[in-house]
Amino acid sequence: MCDLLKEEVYYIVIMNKKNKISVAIVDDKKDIRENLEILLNSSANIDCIGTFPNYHSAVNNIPDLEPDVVLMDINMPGKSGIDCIKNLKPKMLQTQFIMLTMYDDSEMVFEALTNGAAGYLLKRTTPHELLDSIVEVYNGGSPMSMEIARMVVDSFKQELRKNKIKEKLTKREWEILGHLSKGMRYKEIAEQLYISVETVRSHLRKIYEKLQVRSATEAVLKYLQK
Amino acid sequence: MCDLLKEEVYYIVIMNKKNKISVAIVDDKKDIRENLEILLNSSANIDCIGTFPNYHSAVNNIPDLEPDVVLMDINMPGKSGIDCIKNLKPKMLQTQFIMLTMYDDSEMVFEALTNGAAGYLLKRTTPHELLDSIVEVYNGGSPMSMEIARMVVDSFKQELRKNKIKEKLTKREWEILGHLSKGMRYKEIAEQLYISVETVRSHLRKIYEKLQVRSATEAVLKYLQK
DNA sequence: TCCACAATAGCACAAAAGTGTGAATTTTTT
DNA sequence: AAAAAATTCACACTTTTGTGCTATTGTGGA
Repeated sequence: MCDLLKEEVYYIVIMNKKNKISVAIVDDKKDIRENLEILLNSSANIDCIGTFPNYHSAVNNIPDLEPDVVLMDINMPGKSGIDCIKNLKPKMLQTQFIMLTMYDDSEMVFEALTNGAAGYLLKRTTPHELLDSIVEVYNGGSPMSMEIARMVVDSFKQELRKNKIKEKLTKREWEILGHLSKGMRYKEIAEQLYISVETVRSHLRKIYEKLQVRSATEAVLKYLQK
Repeated sequence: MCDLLKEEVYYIVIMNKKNKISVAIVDDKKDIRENLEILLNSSANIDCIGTFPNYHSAVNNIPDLEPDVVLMDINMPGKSGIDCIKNLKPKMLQTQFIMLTMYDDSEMVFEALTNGAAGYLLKRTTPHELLDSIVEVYNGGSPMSMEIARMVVDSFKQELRKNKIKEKLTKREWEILGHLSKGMRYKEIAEQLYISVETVRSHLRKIYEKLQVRSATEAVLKYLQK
């Protein structure tokens, strides 16, 4: 028992030494790098272990550092932060990446997130929130600025809606909607599928009901996702 | 008469000396540069006057050489062939550029062509075709691999079609088609635009005629291109 | 000034689409 | 095997669309 306890205490001491979250910074602007470094090191449980101004220095050095977290600026001249994360994340699956950017450009956000970024903050984030976010991401969370979170949620809802439609419509209904979306008339669809126009109308009635629309045009628009 | 004849002969000799098509090569791979050079010089009417391995050597030297034709590899590390042509073409409007690439990436193709490339060949082009293409481009043609030509033609057709629609439809018609493409009914469009349903129908009639369609769905599909 | 054309609007008729109700048959799920 | 859902079809009725023809008014160019 005594030995066990001793060992446990020793272990905890080691952990405490290592317990600072090691962070690397990638940003092309010198003043931002320096300010971030000062900010991070001002925190008791965060250790900034390296700053890098561009793609090449980042991909060449960060893998060896094995930081817990990387703060990555998106908008860098030449190879962007997106390129960095594409290169780095596959090599360091244990490292969490937080993207920093001035703008909430949706394309960027999704590219970053699908390439393995865990967090996405706008640069107007307060220092305090940034430090919190680092801890959060280290603990498996996904810190995001409100605007970003909203975008992500919206797109998620959109995906859900799309899947729900697919889920709701039967194979045949989906097929008929597909033909309708090529500009075909009921009659033509009927001929194409070797069924009567009445049947097509039956299906369309159900489709409209499920999609909450009242015309072919509206249904087609929903089909072509929007 | 005798003098005139003499002069003419002399002139022709000069022209023959100059008549070889001068070609410069830009490619990062040494073996390709050398093979191309040998190929070009094996032709009686082509003279390879320089080869360059990268962006900097190309932009620094090619303008002074004033070649008739430049063979430009697209896929070079660092600054690409696209960057080269962006830099060079404005300085040498008389020089024709042929892009060489392994892949028929549509974005590349269009960027190259809009930046002044006259020809675009895939690297699987045979030596004979390549020599022909150099002569062709020198004579004002636009040699392209079949796949490339097809892409260009397709996108061209698409542009044409879209412009044609816009060209044909009046402002009001375009507006009404826009509303229709939101899934609105005639009645709703009429209310929205403070006109009678009959007027909307009048416009739609003309629109359908111009777009060669027979239903709202078809018109909307054309409006949403594709 | 005259003409072409855009924008407006109306009437009439036919075709197509949308809606309510019901039902037979097949397939899938439970 | 029973229940549920999907597929098929039908009839009736209303609304919306598609189309042909016509007409008035305003506007910009030949």
